[in-house]
Amino acid sequence: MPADIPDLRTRPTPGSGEGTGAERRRTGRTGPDCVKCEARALSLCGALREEDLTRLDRVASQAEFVAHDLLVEEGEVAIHLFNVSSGLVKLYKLLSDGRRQITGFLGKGDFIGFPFARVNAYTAEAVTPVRGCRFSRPDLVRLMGEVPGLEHRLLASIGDTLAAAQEQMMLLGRKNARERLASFLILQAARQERGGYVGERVALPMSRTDIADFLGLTTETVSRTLTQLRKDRLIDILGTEAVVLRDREQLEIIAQA
Amino acid sequence: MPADIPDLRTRPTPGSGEGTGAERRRTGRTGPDCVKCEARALSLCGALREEDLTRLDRVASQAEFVAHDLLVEEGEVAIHLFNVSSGLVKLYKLLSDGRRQITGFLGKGDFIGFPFARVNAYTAEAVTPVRGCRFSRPDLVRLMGEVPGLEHRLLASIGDTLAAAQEQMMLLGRKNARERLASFLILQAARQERGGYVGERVALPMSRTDIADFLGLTTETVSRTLTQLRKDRLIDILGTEAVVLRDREQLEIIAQA
DNA sequence: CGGGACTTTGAGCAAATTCAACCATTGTGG
DNA sequence: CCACAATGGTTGAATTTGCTCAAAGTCCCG
Repeated sequence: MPADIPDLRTRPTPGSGEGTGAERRRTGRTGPDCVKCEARALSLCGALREEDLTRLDRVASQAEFVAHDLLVEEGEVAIHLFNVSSGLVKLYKLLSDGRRQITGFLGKGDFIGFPFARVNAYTAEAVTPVRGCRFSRPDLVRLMGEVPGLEHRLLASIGDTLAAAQEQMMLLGRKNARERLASFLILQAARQERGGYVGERVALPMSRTDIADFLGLTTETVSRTLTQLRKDRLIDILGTEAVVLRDREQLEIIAQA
Repeated sequence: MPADIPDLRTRPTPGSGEGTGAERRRTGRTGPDCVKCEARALSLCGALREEDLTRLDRVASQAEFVAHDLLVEEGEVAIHLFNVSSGLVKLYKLLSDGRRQITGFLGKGDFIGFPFARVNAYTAEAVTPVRGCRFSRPDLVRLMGEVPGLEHRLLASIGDTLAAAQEQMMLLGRKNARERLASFLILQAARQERGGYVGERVALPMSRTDIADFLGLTTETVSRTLTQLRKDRLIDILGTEAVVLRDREQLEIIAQA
């Protein structure tokens, strides 16, 4: 089973993007050119007419990030919104003592931010190199008044996010560690397929700590539980950044999906 | 401190509404008359012009429920959507083995359902007697295309719901029992205030089991933790359906809000 | 006054966490 | 070029938090 791992795995050269937490954007003012956007079909812009797309194009700019860059920060005044074109982003909230809850992972086609919220409800951090389409919030809000399909599209997208959040509440409130991991692996596989990848490898570009903070567990429990799933021949573990779902059916039963 | 308890506490006469899980609606086809709706300021309809309100009025009907009635059911095709006028509703999802996660409690002004979802993502059940405004889903979707403010309003409302869901994910994933209860009590107090109630009593019309299923705990832990908060003089417990937050500031610190 | 549902309290248990050590990979500097 | 430090991951032992099971208490009705 050779090179069928999605390019999520590629990490940036370290040292180039490591920092003190300061935001670190490589932003080109190169026009975004929505028309040939790779994520268009999945995105906000998917259903727009050529004419409206051009208007969207005018208020958008291309943005690139390396791992650990922050796209938006919890509690800050929301200036920009993003549409992810490629790469993986994690969203999280923090408690004052440092406990962290990752509320979601976003990939190609997903939307970051909420047009009507003056302040960001979460931090969005690049897990892998990320390319995205950046909008100024006021511009987008104005455009939403003018291009009806836009608001519609956004509403649908937020609806999906809300449904996912409710599913995750079920996981966090009522599932045990094994069920959480099974659910997570299936979720990752589904995301990957939605993004157009095929092949049996499921990429896990995020760290064990990230997985733990998403599932409401500790890294140790994540590690132990993955090992247990491997011993039960439900998965193969390929290094730390990919797995193979050997028995997806059984995993789905465990996940209680 | 006399009668300052919100009417949420009143329970229906038992026997009248107890059932096998079957839906049990008392629905009047009496016109809803949005114009004098008590929940209008908080609701979907809040910002509409008189003219649009009339159009909304035409696709809406008044609905009443007693405790344990189901307004919508998880997995069913979504026919109706609701706007709660009074009373308390719980939303939940079930796992096949009966484990339950309550994803939210809704009160005056809150919206139930999602216009673009063909199938309900959750069950909505009346906790107390509930009055609401009922919309046919296709009607509302059509109207959303015609009355621009409506979609806007709904988007804002879903955004709030999503923010609350993410907050709850933090609670479920990373807070301990004491922190969960403190958060919950403050949340209930805030809901009550938002609904226009004043006074120091916080009504808890839902059962301990409901609270447990909302907080990802068991009834026993809820009970024990409330007792502990009482012993620490942070709350008074008034029967099973109300508490007083004696030291709200401290509770907020515990809740890590 | 009695029955039933719900809540509280108690004791023992189990799942997941904490703390600690070890391992693997990778990049750095001698 | 290789030793070694640093980072992230895995494994183990002890601890803890919250759960399970059991029993008693309370409240609200009739």
